[in-house]
Amino acid sequence: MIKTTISEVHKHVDQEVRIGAWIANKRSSGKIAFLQLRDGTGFIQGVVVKSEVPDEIFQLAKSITQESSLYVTGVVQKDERSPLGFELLVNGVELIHQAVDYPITPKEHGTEFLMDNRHLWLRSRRQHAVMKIRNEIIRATYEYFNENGFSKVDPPILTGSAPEGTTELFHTKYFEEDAFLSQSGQLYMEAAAMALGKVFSFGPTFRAEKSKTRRHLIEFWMIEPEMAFCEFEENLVVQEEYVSHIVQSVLKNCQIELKTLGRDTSKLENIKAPFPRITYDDALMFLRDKGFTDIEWGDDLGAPHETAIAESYDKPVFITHYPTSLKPFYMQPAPDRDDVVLCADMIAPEGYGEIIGGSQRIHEYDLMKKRLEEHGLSIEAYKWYLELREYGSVPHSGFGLGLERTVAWLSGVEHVRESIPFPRLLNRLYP
RNA sequence: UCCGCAGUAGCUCAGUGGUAGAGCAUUCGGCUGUUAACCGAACGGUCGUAGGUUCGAAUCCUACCUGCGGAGCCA
Repeated sequence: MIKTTISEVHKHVDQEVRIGAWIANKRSSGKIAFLQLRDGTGFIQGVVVKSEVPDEIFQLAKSITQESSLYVTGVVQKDERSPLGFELLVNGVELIHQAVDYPITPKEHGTEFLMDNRHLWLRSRRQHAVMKIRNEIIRATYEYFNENGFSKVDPPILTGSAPEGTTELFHTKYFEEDAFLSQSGQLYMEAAAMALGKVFSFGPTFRAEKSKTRRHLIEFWMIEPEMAFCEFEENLVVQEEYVSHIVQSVLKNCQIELKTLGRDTSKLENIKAPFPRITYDDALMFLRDKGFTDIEWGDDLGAPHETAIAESYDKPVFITHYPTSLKPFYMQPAPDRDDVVLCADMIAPEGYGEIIGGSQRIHEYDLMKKRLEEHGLSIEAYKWYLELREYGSVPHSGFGLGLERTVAWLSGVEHVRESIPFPRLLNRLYP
C-alpha cells in the first residue's frame, strides 16, 4: 500500500494508494457516492460504487459529514471529467473523526460570517488557492534576491523612534519606556546596506490608521530591499525585474490555483520588464486631459487618479518625481530641481493600486540634518541614522513591496483581507 | 473622522401596517456519473437594541449598536 498525497497521485495511476483527507463535500445516490476529498495539497473526487465495496463501507461513505477526517484507500484512475485529470476509485474508508454541523455550507455566505469563521474558511478551495499563490510569491521573492546577491536582514519590530510621525503607530510599553510597533524597517535596512551592500527584509508591519478600504490592513507584510551604490534608475530596474519574476513564477507554478480562482491569466502573461514610467508632472497633464479638474500641482494623487493612470497601461506603471512636500524627509531631491524628489510608486494594473513605494535616499549629511529639522524630528533620536551619512556615506536606494496587495492582484481577489491568513482589520482582532 | 447601504431561522435572503416565509445546512426516505447534484418530508424564529406612533409594527418615527461599500491616508 502506497501512502501519498493528492498532488502526487499522477505518479500512481492504476495503483492502490492511501490518503489522509477531509470531506470537502459529498453527493450520493442509491448505488454510487461521490466524495470531494481535500488533503491540503489539492482536491480530488473519490468514487464509491455500492456493488464493488462491502456494504458497511458504502453506508459509511453515504453518511459521512462535511469536513470529517478519514483515511481513504483506492485505485488512482485517469478521468477526463475531473479538473485534476484523476479520480480515486475508493475501496476502503477509515473514519478518523466525524465532524458535526460544520458551519460553512456549500452555499453563499456573507463577509462577516466568513471572517468570524476564518479559521475554517481557509479550508475552502478558493482560500486554499490564494494561500498557495501567496506562498509562491514568497518563494519567488527569496529566489530572486538570493540569485541577485542580496542578503536577508531582519530589522526590529519593536522600535523606540518614530520614523514618519507617531499618529499611525501602535503604541506599547517597553518596560518603563515608550515603544512602537514597526511601520517600516527601511531606516534599519539603510544601515544594513552599508554593512552588507544589497539587503532585503521580509516581515510584518503595523499601521494604526483608521482605513477601511479593500486595499488596507492594520497588520501587513512588506518586502523591503535596500542597495548601496544604487541610484534612482537602477532602483527602478530592480523593481521591474523583481515584479516580473514573481508574476512569471506564479503563472508557471500555480496553474491549478489560478484556474480555481477564475483568474484571467492573459492579463498577467505580458507582465515583463521594462515597465512604463510617467512623471508626476506628466501624470497631472494626463489627468487634466481625462477630465480631472479637481487636482493642482502639489496635491497628492488619490485612488481614482491612480486607477485612471493605471488603466491606460497593460503593465504596472511607475509614477516618478513627486513634489518634495508630499513625501517623507529622507528622499533625495532631483539633481536639476529641488521641488521634486527621486521617488517612484509602482501602480498595479486592474485597479489594485500602489504595490511599491521607493526612492533614492539622501546621502549628504548636511541636507539630511536640515530635513530632519524642517520636519520637526529629534536629532537625538535620529543620531544613529545621521551617522550613516557621517562615516563613508554612499548613494543608496530601496523600496517596499506590499505583499497582500500583490497577492490580491495576482489572485484576482477583490479585497486584501482574503490575501492574508488572519487579517487584522479596523474592527477585527479575532480569530 | 466623513458620506452611503444593510441587520428577519445555523447560513443566504424574500416579506413595506393585519396569522413569520423560501433555498441551503441538519435528520429521514428515493435515485448508478454527480460537479453549489437532484426529488419528497421533518426540524428550525426575542424580526440588531431601546423608546415612540397605532386597535394592531418585521414594516412608520427617534436614538444607539454592529457590519458592509467608498473617501481621506498609505504598501
